[in-house]
Order: sequence, then structure tokens, then C-alpha cells
Amino acid sequence: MAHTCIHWFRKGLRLHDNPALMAALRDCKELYPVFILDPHLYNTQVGLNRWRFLIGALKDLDCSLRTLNSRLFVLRGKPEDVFPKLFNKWKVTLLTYEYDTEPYSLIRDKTVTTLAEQHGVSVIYRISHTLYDIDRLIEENDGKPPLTYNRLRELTRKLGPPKKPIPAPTFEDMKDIKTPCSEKHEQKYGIPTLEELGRDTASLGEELFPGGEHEALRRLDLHMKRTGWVCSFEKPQTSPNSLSPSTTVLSPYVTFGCLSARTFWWRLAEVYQGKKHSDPPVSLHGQLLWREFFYTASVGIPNFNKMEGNPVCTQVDWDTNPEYLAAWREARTGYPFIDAIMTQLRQEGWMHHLARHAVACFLTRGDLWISWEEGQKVFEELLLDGDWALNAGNWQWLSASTFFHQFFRVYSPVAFGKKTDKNGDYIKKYLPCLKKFPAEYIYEPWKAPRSVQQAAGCIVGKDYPCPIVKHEEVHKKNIQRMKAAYAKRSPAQSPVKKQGVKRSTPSVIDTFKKKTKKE
DNA sequence: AAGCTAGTTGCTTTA
DNA sequence: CTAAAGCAACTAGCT
Repeated sequence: MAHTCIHWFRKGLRLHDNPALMAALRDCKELYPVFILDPHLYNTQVGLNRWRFLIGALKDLDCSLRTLNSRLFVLRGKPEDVFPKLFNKWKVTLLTYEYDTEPYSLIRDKTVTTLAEQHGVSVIYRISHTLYDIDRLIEENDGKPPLTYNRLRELTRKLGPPKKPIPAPTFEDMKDIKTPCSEKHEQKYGIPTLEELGRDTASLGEELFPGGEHEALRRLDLHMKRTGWVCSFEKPQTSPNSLSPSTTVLSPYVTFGCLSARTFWWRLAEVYQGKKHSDPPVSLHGQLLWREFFYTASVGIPNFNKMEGNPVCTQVDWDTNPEYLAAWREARTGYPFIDAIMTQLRQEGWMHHLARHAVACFLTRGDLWISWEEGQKVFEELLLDGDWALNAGNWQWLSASTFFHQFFRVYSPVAFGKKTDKNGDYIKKYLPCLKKFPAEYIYEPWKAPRSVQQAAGCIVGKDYPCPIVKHEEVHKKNIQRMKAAYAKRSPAQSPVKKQGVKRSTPSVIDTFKKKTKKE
């Protein structure tokens, strides 16, 4: 019996390396490729750039499906409301989707699977968003997520290289399959424009990174041709403040699944073949493994996007400071390097990883002493590559809450950028009001004599803000506050020597592992 | 069990 | 100019 299938696109907005889609095609007479605009995921919290990227990716997907005599069906609403109607209307017998490890997705998919069963619909899902089966990695580490990168690497070495990607479906694969489309398809199931979604597009800048599988593969090809660059790639050696990106900017494509991480991995392996090349953690393979590291942590650690209830996260008495937070978010901290990065984020939806370090450290343990969860929300809204696991993991890393503990290493908002951009060209690009400042003062315009400020046509305190905090003073205080927070960590988190009393305290991870096993 | 080593990417001063 | 040392000292993971 040939199936009537829905393939549910969520992430994984691609045809290549899409095993769940291929599973749908195997024994299929009718195929309905579906994307649901779930208000829980796609709402006003999602920034314009991100919306534009998604719409581009959906358009590209629809375009590719058309070449296979199919179409994309875009629906709006909660998946648990949408699916029962579709199951009945289309007489669906099979639902396929790509496995997604986010907590919301796991609950959503469980609900939808139950509904499918109630409607007599079979469900098939496949793992293709990550290099490895994340649950398998955790299993391999005795049920605990590795807390260090090297530990994760050991696990991946045990499991061998990631699976090879599978090719996209061909016209031949689709020859006996129909996608029933009415003339009203565009009206009923079309891809909305930003205007239709009620968004004001006036503030949108140039589309530097258009969404979609075609653009993803084009960019991949482009970078993979640079064999010398790929083989010598070392992330810490790339510049956070170059005028054009010093890295691939493939991250948004991997986030939305326009590019398969495994395809990326194996293309790199081809380039490396027979040549001397850099290695993890700094190589491009290493970057994909960092993604895997944070995915594993996000699956294995409860409340991963929060401080409270997160057993491996240092509990810190962050301040509530709406004024400071707004200044950071709106690029008016008075530190040009910080403000330039936040401007790039707002305008382009992307900035270099090390630039993220600088602003994340500044918001949290370095200067403003505001919770990393606040920064997480801003990045989630504005980053094209905003990824639940990576965002939460990196914010914990940078705030020295989890994974990274050398809190006394504080990024200087003045010195850090100078290493790779002495003249401050990056600052001048994103903060044009500082364009005429001499290099000597570009990172610290408040130090410029009045005459220099006047000559530059920019008075600090009037045309550009004064620094909201004095870094030299505040960062030292904050190191002491971090030290105090670490001293308060529970015995399981940091073994405290108690005189006379010998007690073996189970690690926090063991504790919550037992709890979850009992359930 | 106490101690050791290593850890993607700090800053500043010195050689 | 670059490279190393000093700064003060964290945890995870291992032995």
C-alpha cells in the first residue's frame, strides 16, 4: 500500500541529506511537504533579519520542490491544532520529520506523534540535524553529558566519523508521486511576506546572507575552493572586527538546516584529504564539534537555558539593571568596540564569534553584571544563527557560569579589538559618528581633548555617549564578586574540604540522572 | 584521596 | 616587531 505522506519541515529546510524526507518517498503516492508557522517559535520576539532569512529559506525550498513537481504547504497555528485537520482532510497515512532535541520540540513532537497515532497515521523520524545521535553520545558517557570539549572528542572518536550525507531526491525518485495542488494554493498555503506578517520593513538593511539551501551550498562551494585557507583555518586567528567576515558565515544555514552539518563535515574531509591541516578545537571540523558539544550539553543538562535549576551553572547574584541592559542592547554603552559589535548584530544579524565574546563578557561578568539570560534573549531575537543550544551554552561559557571558569580573564572593551584593528576601521564602519576620530582615541573617544572631539565633529556626551561604566574599576570589583559566587558553589560543584568529616557527595549530574531514570 | 594537568581564543609588561 | 613571562588561580577529569 502506497502512503499519503506529510513531510514536516521545521529545521532541516533542505532537500540534500534529508533522510526523513527520503523515508517519506520510499512508498508514497501523495506527498505533502508542510511547514507550520508555529506562534511559539515564530512571533514578534523574532527579529526582522531572522524572519527574512526564514522566508528566503522557505521560498528556496518551495522552488526546489517545484522542480520535483511538488510544492511547499505553509500553514499557521499550533502544530497540535493544525495536524488533526490535515490528517483528516488529506487522508494522511504517514508523517515524517527530522529529529529535534530542543525541549520545546521534544514535547511538541510527542504530542503530534500521539495525535498521529489517534488518526491512524504512522510516524517516522530521522536524525540529520547533528553529526551524531546526541542521545547516543550521552549514553556512551555513562548517561552524563561531557562538560569538556576533549571528553566529547573522545566520545566521537569512539563512535567513528559522522554518517555520510545522502543525496537530495531526484525527479526519478518522485516520478510516481503526486502533490495535489489546487489553484488556490498560493492563497491558502503560500509563503507570507514580511508585510503580510505585519512587520515594518523600513529598518531592514541589505540582505547580506539570504536564506535558502541554494545559497548555503553556493557559499559552501565557494569556501571549499579555498583549500589553503580551509586547511590552515584556526578560529582564534580569525579577526572579530574585519570589515567583511573572516569566517564562512555558514552558521545561519546550519542553524535553519539549509546546510547539513554532515555535508559540511564531509566536504571539509575531502579538502583535508592528503594535506596537512589544522585540527579541533580550532579547525573548521572543530567548529562543527563545538556545535555537537553544546547540543550534547543542552540535552543532558536540565534547565539548560536558565541559571536557576541548572545543576552545573554557577549561581550568581546578577543585578537587575534595565538602563544598562538597554544601553548594551541599543549600542550606546560609550565603548565604541562594544557598540560597533551590537550595531553589526542589529543591522546584519551576524557578528564574529570573538566579537560575541567581547559583548557577552561586557554584559555579564566583565562590566555590567547583568544575567547572561538577558543577553541570551537579545541574541535569540537578532542573530540569524541563533540556536537554542549554542546560544545557551555559549552564554554560560562567556559568563564563566558553566564550562569555562577562569573568570579573572576579562576581555577589555578597549584593548581586545586593537589587536586586529589598530585603526578602528570596524568601529568607523558601524559607528559613522566616530568616523573622524584619530586612531589614537577611536577606542576611547572620551579621552580625546575637547579640540580633537570638535575637529572630529563628535562631542562625547552629546553626539556619542560617555562610557556607562569605568571598566578599569568595575571589572576588578566584578572579579571579586565572581570569586564570591564560586566560593558559594555547592560541595558537589566545587569540592570543599571539611575538616574531619569524610563524605562522598554524588555529582549533581549523577543526582539528576537518577531522578530522570526513576520517572 | 590529594595532587596534577590541561583548558578554542586575556591583559600587561618584559625580553 | 614577536614571544614569553607574570599576573592570580578557576574546574573537570584523571591518576
